[in-house]
Amino acid sequence: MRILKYAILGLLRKGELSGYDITNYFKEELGQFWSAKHSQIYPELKKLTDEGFIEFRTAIQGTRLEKKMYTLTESGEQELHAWLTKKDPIPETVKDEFMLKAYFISSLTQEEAVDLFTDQLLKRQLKLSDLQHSYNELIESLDQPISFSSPDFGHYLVLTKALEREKNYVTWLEDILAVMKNQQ
Amino acid sequence: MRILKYAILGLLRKGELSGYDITNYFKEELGQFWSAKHSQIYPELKKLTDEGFIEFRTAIQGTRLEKKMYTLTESGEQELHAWLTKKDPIPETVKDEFMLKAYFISSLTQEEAVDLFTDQLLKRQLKLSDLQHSYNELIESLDQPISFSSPDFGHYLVLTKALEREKNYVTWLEDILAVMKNQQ
DNA sequence: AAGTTCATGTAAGACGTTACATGATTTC
DNA sequence: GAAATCATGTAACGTCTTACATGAACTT
Repeated sequence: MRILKYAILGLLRKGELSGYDITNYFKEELGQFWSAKHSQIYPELKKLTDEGFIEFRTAIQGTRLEKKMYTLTESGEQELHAWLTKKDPIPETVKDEFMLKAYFISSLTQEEAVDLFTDQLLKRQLKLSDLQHSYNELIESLDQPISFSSPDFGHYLVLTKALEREKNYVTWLEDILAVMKNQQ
Repeated sequence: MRILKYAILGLLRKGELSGYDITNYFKEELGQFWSAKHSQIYPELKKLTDEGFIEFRTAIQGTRLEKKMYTLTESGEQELHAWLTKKDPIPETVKDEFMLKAYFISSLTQEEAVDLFTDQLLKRQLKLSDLQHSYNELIESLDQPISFSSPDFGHYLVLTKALEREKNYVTWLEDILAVMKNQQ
């Protein structure tokens, strides 16, 4: 698969970035759907350079601090485009440790289960509220209604998807808690 | 983390299973939220046995075929319960290759993007329909309305959650496709 | 008898996280 | 001057997938 490879090529599509910049992108909205640590990113940048998909120039930050600014090669652009247009099967499993626990709920008392689900609900509500805030900021920054050609369309896609995902989690948790609290 | 460890302990909570049985559970509804290949399961069973969380007896299938039937030890039950009641932070990243592509949508033409999203929509609709079918079967098999004490409550939880997840994906894809098809 | 399923294992390699390691720059 | 951030790398370890390997039992 080497999905990190494509994540890096994709991030470089708009211009040059350092490994540090790439690391930071994974801490922002993109991190909702993909991420990697710098210890994985730096070796991957080396590999992509060796393979000819990216290249770098050395820039100086301040007076002495060296950083490598990477850009896509033409071969890298082609590789990115081939991946972007490829239609993959949807994954059978999307791992979720909380849902694994939920499957084993028969090993908990009703009180323990309500406690676990209530904790999850609170955490999901908090995350939802953060995402709602980011979404509002994005919408307010637009001077036109969002459309395919908006420069922020990718940003809009990941934010709305993450938002819907969390809304859906919260609603499901609320519904299940209502069922669980019913007298048996 | 060693989540597979807990997945195995959890599956063994209701009685003895072979490694092969465990492999099959990951192909059913639980596989929506956790799975592992047999090549990962057999070594983990060995490790859990060495650690004293599970034990096995050798059973004979047919006349000669040996299989190992595993059960939880008391220590294993405690370990499972401790994990089940532990409240973890929610993960920052839930990886989704399609959403990674979505973030890079500015590198596609409108036609390519509509094509990619339409393909995803079709696949998600198909999966939704399968899940809806499994859900209907489960509901019809119940002789009482679902509740915390139903033996199938865990099954109900994973099925409803997977169903809502796919419904949510489909709705979002339809909404985005409508935006993308708008005249610029 | 052939094909599928049942059943268990190991080996190699890819992917991912935590920790180790270093040093410059900026902000308070 | 101290702390946080910028910046890049490696090492060790854990997780996960694909492939290799074998043989019994059941179904057609």
